[in-house]
Amino acid sequence: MESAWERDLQMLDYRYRSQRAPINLSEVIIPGLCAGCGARHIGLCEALSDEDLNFLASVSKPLAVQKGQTFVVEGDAARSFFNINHGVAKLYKDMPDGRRQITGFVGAGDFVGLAADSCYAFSAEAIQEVRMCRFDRSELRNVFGRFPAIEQRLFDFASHELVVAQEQMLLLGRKTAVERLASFLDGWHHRIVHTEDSNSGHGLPMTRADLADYLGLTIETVSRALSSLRKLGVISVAADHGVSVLQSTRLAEIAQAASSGSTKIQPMYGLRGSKTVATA
Amino acid sequence: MESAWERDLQMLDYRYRSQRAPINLSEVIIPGLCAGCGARHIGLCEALSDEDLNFLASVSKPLAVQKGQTFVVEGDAARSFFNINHGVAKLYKDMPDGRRQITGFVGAGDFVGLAADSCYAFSAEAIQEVRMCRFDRSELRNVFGRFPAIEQRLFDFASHELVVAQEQMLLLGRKTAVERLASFLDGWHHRIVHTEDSNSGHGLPMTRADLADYLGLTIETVSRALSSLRKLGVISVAADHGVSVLQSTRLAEIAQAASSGSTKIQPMYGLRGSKTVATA
DNA sequence: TGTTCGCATTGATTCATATCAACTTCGAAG
DNA sequence: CTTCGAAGTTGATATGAATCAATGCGAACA
Repeated sequence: MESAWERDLQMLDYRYRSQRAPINLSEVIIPGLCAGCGARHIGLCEALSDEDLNFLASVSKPLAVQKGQTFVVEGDAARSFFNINHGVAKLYKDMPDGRRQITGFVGAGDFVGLAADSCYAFSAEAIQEVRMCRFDRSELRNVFGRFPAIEQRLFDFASHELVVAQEQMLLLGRKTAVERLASFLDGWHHRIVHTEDSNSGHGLPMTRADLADYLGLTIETVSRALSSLRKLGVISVAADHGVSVLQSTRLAEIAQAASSGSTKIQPMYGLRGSKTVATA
Repeated sequence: MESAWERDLQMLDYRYRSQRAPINLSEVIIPGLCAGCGARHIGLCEALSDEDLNFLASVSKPLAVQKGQTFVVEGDAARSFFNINHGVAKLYKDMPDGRRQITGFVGAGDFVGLAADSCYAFSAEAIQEVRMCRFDRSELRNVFGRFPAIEQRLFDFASHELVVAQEQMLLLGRKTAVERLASFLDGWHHRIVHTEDSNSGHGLPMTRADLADYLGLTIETVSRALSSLRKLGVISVAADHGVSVLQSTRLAEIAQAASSGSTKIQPMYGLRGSKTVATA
């Protein structure tokens, strides 16, 4: 399924050698690459015709990074956008003393690079092998002018990113450890179901440390929260630490702190914050 | 300075009466309103010529809401965008049990309504009298096609919103109470200095409860953090609870947990999270 | 001019999560 | 097969911030 991408890379290599000229691999233009791309029918590219895609491919360059490799560094000049085709990466911010906050995980179909003024406001590291298309920021204005569909798509994506970001602020500012984990698992479950074939027992690609840095917790608390949800029968944790959702509805209820009658696991302690009286 | 806006409102009223027809005030088109707008040279409108502004005004409607009034409700169909001309509003999300997270404060020049898919992902309430221009979401596509400058402006604004959102995630997930407050005061100080004349001792428009809901704390902790910063000599708190920044550099250092030699107030306890080793 | 009430501050105590520590599992290297 | 280290789980203890509680203060108002 994704071997098409690899074939194209090999084709690139072939072109490079056959031309016998000092061409930078990353500078080679590859019309037609999109046709076999695994992300052809998701994300940004879904909105485009084959014809438009050819143009888009002409201003983008393929890029592959290995697991553990950092491909965006916070503070660097923001020259590129990235459109992920395969694999998962984490976006994060570090403090001088080592504290880290992961602001999101991105996968196939996701667009990376919006959160930047002149410099990137985040770093990005692959947690699996990641393949993507890189665009030049300066080129994007031209693309917008030529293809309103792309512009609209990107605008909608940015809007959705803001929705997700606000949801995460609520999580980090007001939810308990178990609620945070339930929220993440609920969201990831949906993402997986919508993206891949919904086979059960998908192992999470990120470590407990990544989860902790994403949820504003420690690895120990993440582990304990997983145990709590397991003991409630909402999830199961495999021997290889993979997580399966057993009761997705219950999981969502815990995530939203929405009690549904019988077994409520509402915070048995008082509410935090300014004790705003619920209107609903 | 802003009386021009009020004059225009009165003019509106005059037109309404003089026409003696059942015209909905909010539906009246007001060409030329922008000329005297206090936000003419900031935010979205800064990028436009007077001519373009006239067109923009023709597809927008003025709107004023009183302090305490909610003008966007989370979950409602997202039909409008708002461009704030005057006053401050808070954007927030509530949980069923009353917990609240304020995701941002918006003021003159800010654009409201990006964080929405088909429905608003947040609620908005004025914490001062707020005056703004309302745009129809459906109209905006037309505006984009006609004025690329607006489109670019809005795209940049969305990008910046994402930068701010990620910064807030770091704050909520990893910073201590004092660091959170210092971060907020540092940011607000800059915003005020850049927006209005930088007179000292500006009272914050939001209550301690708002601050708590913004910083993921309780009002008591906010109050204690303010006292801590006051005792350090970094800020002063007036009798009317207004806050003045005395040492902006020091404030920024505390906000970023960047120790600058002598007096460090680093967390005397160990670091939280996954103990990622600092690379810098 | 006293009452009330919203807002803020400060102290005492509790609690959810961090920290410290012990142990298990598993895969890679030797 | 043994060693080693990365990743994860679980228990005991510490602590930053939440909760509970008391007080102060200024504005609205009778």
